[in-house]
Amino acid sequence: MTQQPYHHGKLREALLARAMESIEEVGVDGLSLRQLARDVNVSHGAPAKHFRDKQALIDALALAGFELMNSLIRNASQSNLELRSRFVGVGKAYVEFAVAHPALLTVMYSSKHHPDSSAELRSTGEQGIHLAQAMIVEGQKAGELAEGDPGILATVCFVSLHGAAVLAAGKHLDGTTVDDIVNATTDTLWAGMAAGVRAAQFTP
Amino acid sequence: MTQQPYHHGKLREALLARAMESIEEVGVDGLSLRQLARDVNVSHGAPAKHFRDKQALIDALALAGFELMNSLIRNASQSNLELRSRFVGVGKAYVEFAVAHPALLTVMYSSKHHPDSSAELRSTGEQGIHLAQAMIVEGQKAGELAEGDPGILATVCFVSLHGAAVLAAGKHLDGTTVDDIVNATTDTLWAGMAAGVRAAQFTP
DNA sequence: CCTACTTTGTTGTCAATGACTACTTTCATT
DNA sequence: AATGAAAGTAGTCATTGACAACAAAGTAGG
Repeated sequence: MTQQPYHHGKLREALLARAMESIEEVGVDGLSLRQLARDVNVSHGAPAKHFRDKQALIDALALAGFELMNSLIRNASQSNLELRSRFVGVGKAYVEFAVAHPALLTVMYSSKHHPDSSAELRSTGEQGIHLAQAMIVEGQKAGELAEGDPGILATVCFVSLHGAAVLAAGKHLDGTTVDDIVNATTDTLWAGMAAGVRAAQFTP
Repeated sequence: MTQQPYHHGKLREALLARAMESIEEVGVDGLSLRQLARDVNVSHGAPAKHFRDKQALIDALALAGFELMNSLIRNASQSNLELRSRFVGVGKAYVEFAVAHPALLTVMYSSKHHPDSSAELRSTGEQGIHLAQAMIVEGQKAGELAEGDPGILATVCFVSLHGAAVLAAGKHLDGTTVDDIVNATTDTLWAGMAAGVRAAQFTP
């Protein structure tokens, strides 16, 4: 037996890595600082030196999730396909990420993060919308999409795909495959943006 | 001081009612069986007679949430307005419910319910899609919407509005008002369904 | 009325957890 | 080497969910 060194050295990283695995097995509620400490062979008080409290660890987890997700959808948006296919591809990347890391997605959008981390979290989370907006502007310039506020349209696309992601991750879409849903959703959105919108306000 | 009767009489109802308030104040994690018991002036072991464990109470809460939500969107769908306005109205009812009861919405779709309650929960939760599907069929018959599998289209609408509901409830849509988002989303979806979809499959 | 039986609620207990404090070991910098 | 900050350890506390043993109240059937 070699003796454990007094200093772990990379405790913060180790805790985050283990937490990212653990969360998909036992859920956020099942996460326990003490259990994480045991998992990495460290005393139960050690995590406090790196994460003020449990929420701080969860916040760090959420940020890591957004960064992973952003890199995935960025890749999808930079393929050589035509615009519309790239649009579908980004949607697919988003939903596939959600299905692969359902608990992480929940944490990312959990909206009970510490005020401090909220700002960084929010700006990182908004990169997806900006990417969608850029694609919509591109489509409008090419005449492929009708005119319309690209900011709102991007939000509509994000909102819709987020719904697909959340429901697919939560296994609430039994009847149809993930692919079918993303195809149908992006098709409908694209058709709607191509046709342009004659707003019919709703006045109760 | 009148003495508390030994039997509360309506403990189950009282616990659920208090939990429904409490959850919006402190979140699901903040819910405590013991605190709920204190709130209704009952011993800390009493809730166990009505809810086997904490999750059982949460399951009951979720079911109540779906029933409330269903009644709201059903009302919206039965107005005297033309079809398209009713469609917008249903979407608005859904999202407004989500904004009014954000924590409850989270619980409803939390996907960690006891297996027993899952069946009833699922069927109650699916009523919204059926309602959307009926409206889409009506629109297709009237020639207002293009042909297309109403089941998939209904799912697309549900998914999209669910995304709006979730994000609005979590205050992740700062830039725009809830009304704007719902209008833009329903407008885009309707336009897409009216124009019909020429599917462009995505092949990576 | 009265005696069994079931439901509901009470009390006490247990292990686990998050947070806190005081202490010790390691490391970097001078 | 000396020293002070950073990282880890050990002990403690209140709270929680779950469970078990018991008491009280309602509900039959005779």
